[in-house]
Order: sequence, then structure tokens, then C-alpha cells
Amino acid sequence: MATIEDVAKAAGVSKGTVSNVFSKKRPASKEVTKRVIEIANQLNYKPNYWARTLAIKETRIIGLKMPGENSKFSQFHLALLNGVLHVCYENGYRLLVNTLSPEFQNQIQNVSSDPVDGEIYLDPEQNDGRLDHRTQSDPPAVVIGRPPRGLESSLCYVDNDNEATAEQVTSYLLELGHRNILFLNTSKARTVSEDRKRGYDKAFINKELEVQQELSLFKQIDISSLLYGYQSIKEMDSKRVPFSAVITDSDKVALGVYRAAIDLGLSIPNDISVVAFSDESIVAPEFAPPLSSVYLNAEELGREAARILLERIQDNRVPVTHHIIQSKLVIRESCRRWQPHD
Amino acid sequence: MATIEDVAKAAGVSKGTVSNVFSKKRPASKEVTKRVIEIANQLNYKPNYWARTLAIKETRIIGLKMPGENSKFSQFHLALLNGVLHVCYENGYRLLVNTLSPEFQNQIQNVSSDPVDGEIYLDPEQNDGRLDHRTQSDPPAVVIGRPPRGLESSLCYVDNDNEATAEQVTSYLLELGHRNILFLNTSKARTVSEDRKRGYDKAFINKELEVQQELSLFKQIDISSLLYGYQSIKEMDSKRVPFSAVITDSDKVALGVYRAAIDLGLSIPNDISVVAFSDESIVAPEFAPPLSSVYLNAEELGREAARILLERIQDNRVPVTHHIIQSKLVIRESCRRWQPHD
DNA sequence: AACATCAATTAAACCGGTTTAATGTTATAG
DNA sequence: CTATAACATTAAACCGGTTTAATTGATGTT
Repeated sequence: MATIEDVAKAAGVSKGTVSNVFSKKRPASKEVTKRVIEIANQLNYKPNYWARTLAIKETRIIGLKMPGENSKFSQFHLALLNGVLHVCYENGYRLLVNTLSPEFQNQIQNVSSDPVDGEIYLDPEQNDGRLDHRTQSDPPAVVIGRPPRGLESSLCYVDNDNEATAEQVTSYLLELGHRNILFLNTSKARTVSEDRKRGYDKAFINKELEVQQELSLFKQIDISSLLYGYQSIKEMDSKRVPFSAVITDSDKVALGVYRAAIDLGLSIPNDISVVAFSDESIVAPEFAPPLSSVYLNAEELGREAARILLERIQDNRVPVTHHIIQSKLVIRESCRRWQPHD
Repeated sequence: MATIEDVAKAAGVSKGTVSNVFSKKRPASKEVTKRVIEIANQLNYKPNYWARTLAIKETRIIGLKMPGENSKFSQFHLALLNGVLHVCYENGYRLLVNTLSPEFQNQIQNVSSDPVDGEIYLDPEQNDGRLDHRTQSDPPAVVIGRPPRGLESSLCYVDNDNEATAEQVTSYLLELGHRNILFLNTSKARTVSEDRKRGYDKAFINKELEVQQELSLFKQIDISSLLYGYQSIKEMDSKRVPFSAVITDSDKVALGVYRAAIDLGLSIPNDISVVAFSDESIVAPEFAPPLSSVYLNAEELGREAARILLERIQDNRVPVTHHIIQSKLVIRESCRRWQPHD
């Protein structure tokens, strides 16, 4: 690969001039510009990205940090990613997906600063190593979701109002007459599970009803969403724990619930009502019956996070902001007024 | 941010020694190692990624290049991405998603080498600017999908056998007695559309039937998949073009077909049989009726592409390889034997 | 003619690491 | 007790850009 030196020599000018022709940061005469560009083309010269980065201390790359383990992108992440990418596209930024295993990163040979101008953190957890170890000198960051207690005030984040949404969903079911509402929450480690649980509890308390803790489940990390939904229902059934409605963490979990219902000869919504969080796919309407679910606006979460991040990158003195993205409960046909059987 | 120089001074050793402690490329004594690491921690020192990259000419980043315009990741891309990420994770690589607008990249200030060790190209097109302009000095590349004619022999790629699969799908419908089979193909620009069309034609020719070209449609770039499916059916219906089966490019297009069928009071599969390519979501079974579709194994496509790329990065003299990933037609309930109505 | 102004250019320093070649130090063999 | 190998360390060069400060030469002013 040709270097700036090669081009400078061939064009009979100094490195600085070639640099100016390419960066346009200072003027160069018409003739020189023309000659340099011609020769650069001949030599197939392109400025070296990393050399430039080293000199100007800007990568024009933003990072996306997944939580620790080898996690997969979900439907929700996909929408979110598309939002982030959209903003990147508009602003000439690239996106670096950071999936390095803890083992890899802990080896001293692999320790290094992150090669980005700023980072978006996904799926914050209660004790989030990624966030705890952040220091002043790290690049700007924006979290999607609520950061763990204690870090809320010092970190920018973008989130839904998960507590209010959970309360709304639960109230909806309570008003339909349901009293035994199974809550298939996401993993306890994630901060969002706590918020949703609080909203769920609140809905009961508002109606002066008692919360049945044994109906609040948390997903284990090692189980798939589909199985989580399926097995939970099967288990509740075999333990003869009564419930007439289910709130699930995602449409995938709801799918598991649907399948379990079929297996158990239960009808949705006649025997069980179902509502899901996090429906970003276009398929909820295709469920039989169409699934009522909460649209979280993941794409907007991604867009907004990226926008805020770029702002901070340009000027890191802008105040820490917290941005709430509107979510929306979409009622379809998976819920029904509860009336005791026979 | 502290530099290697700061650490070296504070520890009373040379830059080279600090470098050796961190890179482990050459030995350092126990005491020196200990002292250097201690001081590095105190100063919160981490080796600068860009400086290191410039020196060793290795980024440990692989790139993912989307086609030109601001395109979104689909369900298919998601599965593929997860495959790529998995391999990255295992091998300590980061993934850079490159979505820069052509306008951005064409400005001289933004011209530069790509900041990656190798690249994966998605959705190759017949006249693909990204691929045409590649030169010997560009980093190693792997294409997912068939490269345009002329570049096939010089580029590594991973693909399904789209021709054979399309032939299989079409034959399946022909054997069910269908003769007017609408083919809602993907955009004509993409190489895959050509391959599938060839397979479709072949199935007819094998049976010594004539291909009705007016039943072969190609998606326009500016229309959503859902609308493409919906409008195509509506249009065929209003033009009174007879057809009894539809092959769609993806489950999203199929969804549009389902919705049009409802609008037109047509029953699937009684009036229209439907088969989709590219079903990577878990929802095809949730369609009413469950959608027969071709599982393309996108995750494996991604994994294999990443694997081949890493191989080439380690040794770019390995021969150019073409890898075919198995796809599979999954029969569900959206197709039926064709018998003329009353 | 002398001086100030301005644009284009350059040599050299710099960004923060790695690597080479040389040096000093200690252990091992003859 | 050397000669030699093996090891740890360092100074200096290098990677390929950008930037600073100085220089040149052309233009304009009085």
C-alpha cells in the first residue's frame, strides 16, 4: 500500500501538502491539488485510517457493547440496531459491535483503550461490570435501559418508562377481572426486570389487592425465551397454581405460552389471557389469536441513544440527560374478561 | 489519558520494557512486570489501540459491508449477524458495521483505507460498485451470496444453492398440480434473484411446461416487503391474471400475501398456496395457516463466512473457496393440491 | 524602493505504540 | 577462570498520518 511519503515524493511536494490536499484543512493551489490527486490515483493511495486516527484522536466510530456473555441479538435488538445504524449513516459514523469474551479481555495482551469515540451500552444489569469499571477518561457513553442504582445520575441513558408500562398492562388485566396474573419477567440481573416488577406490584396495590409473589417469575439466563414461556406454564399447571392471565417479557416467551396452552388443551383467550412486552416484530398480529403487546419503539430508542451520544462526542460538557421513549400497549385479541368457569 | 511514556518514566524503565510487559512478546523480569503493572493501574493506563494498530498493522476487527444505500437489517440479516458475531466472539475479533453513505465516502476528506483486517460483503448485486472497485491491496474479503459474473472466480463466497432450492420449491408446487405460479422474487439488482429465477424456470422446463413470464415479478427497491406482497396480489387480482400459488422472497412478503388474501376473501391454502424463501424467524409456524418455507440457515452462512475470512486473514495465500450452505424446504400447511374450482 | 500583508509550501516535531540492534548482566560449559 | 550462551533491558528508528512554526514569493501600499 502506498503511503503519503510515496505520493509526496512522486508529486515533488512535502508530506504536509499531500495531507492538506486530502484533509482540506488548509488550502493548496489548484495545480498542486490536481497533480497530487492524479498521482494518488495512480499509486492507488488512500490515507491510512489508523495513522490519521492516531494523529487527530478521532475515529468516527461508535461502539455497541453487549452484556458480558456471548449473547445473541434479539428481535428487539435488531430494531434498536437499525435505529442506531440510521443515525450513524446520516452522520458518517461507523458502528463497532463489541463482543469480546471476558476471558479475552482479561488477558493482559488484549488490554487496550476502546477504538471508538463513544459507546452505547445495551441491557444494563444490576451489577454491571462494564459500567462499574468506567472511568472519567473513558469515551462518552449512553446506556439503553436504566443503569444500575448509583450510576443513574452520572450516566446518560435512554429508556422506556418500564414501571408505568408494566403498571398499565397489569391494570388492564386487573380491570378485565383477572386476579391471578402470572408475570414471566426477564432475568433478575437486568435492571428492567426490577422496574417492571415494581409497576406490576403497584397496579395491585392501587386496587388494594395483594400481590402473589409466587406468580412472579424471573427468567434464568441459560434457558431460551421460547422454553421459558413453555415450561413455566407447564410447571404452573402441574403444580396446580391457578392463574388466568400471563404477562410475558417478549413475544418469543408468549409463543412458548401459546404452545403450552395448545398442549394443555387450554384456549387463549378463553382460559388464559396473554400480553407481551417488547413486540418489535411484525408478527404479533399473526399469532392465533393475535397477541396484545407493548410496542417499545426500539428503533427510536436506538436512534435517540445514538443522537445523544454524537452530541456528547462533539461536546462532552453537555449535561447528563435521561430520555424516556414512549411505549404503547396495543390491544389485539389475546385477552378476555375473566369469569370463573362453570 | 496516560501514555506508555508516562508509565515508563514513573516505573523508571524504558518504553520498550513497558511495551513488553503488556504485549508479552518478549520476557520481562518478575519484579519489573509487577512494578510496571502496578504503576499502570495507578495511572489508569491502557495501551492506545490506534497507536498499537499503526505499529503492528493488525486491527482485530472485521467489517460487514451492507449494500450501498441506507438499508435496514432484516430478519435474515439478524440471523446472519448472530452467526458472524459468534465466530468473532470465539476468536477475539470485533465487528465493524460499515454503513456510510456514498456521498460521505466520495468526499475527499473522508477517503481512507478501511479500518479492518478483512470484510464480509452482504447482498451482492449484479453491478456492485463495492466489489468492482476492490483492488489487490484491499483487505481479504468474503461475500455472502453469489458475486456478480466475472468476479466469481476471484472472490471467496458463501451461499445457498439458490437455483436448486428454487427449482425444488417450484417442482413441489407443480407436483401439487399448480400451473400458474406467481413468483414474487427479490429485487432484480441482486444476484440471488437471477439464480432463483433460473431454478424456477428450470422446474417448468423439466416438466416440459411453458414459463409464464408475466407471473415472474421483481421487487422494486423503494417498496417495503410487506407492501410488495400485498400489492402484487391485489394487482394480479384486479388484472384478472390467474394464479393458484405464490412463491415469495421472504416471510414478510408472504405476510403481505396473507393479508391481501384476507381482503380478497381468498383462502390459503384452498384458493392460493404459498411458499416463502428465507424464513429465519421462528414465526412461520404461527401464521394461520402455518407457512411452508425454505430455511436458509442464515446463521450458518454468517458463521462460515466469518470462519473463512479469519482463515484468509491469517494466511491470504489460501486458495479462493466457494462454500455452499444447505437450505431446507419445510412443509407446513400453506399449500394444497390444486383442483380447478366448480 | 521599502515595507506590510497574505497565501502556499515545507521541514521538523508529534501522536503512542512496536521493533531492531546494541548493551550490560548473569548463568553454564569447557 | 575464561568463553559462550541466554536473558533482560534500552536507545533509537519506525509505523503513516497531522500540525506547528518558519520560509518563500507574490501582491499591494505609501
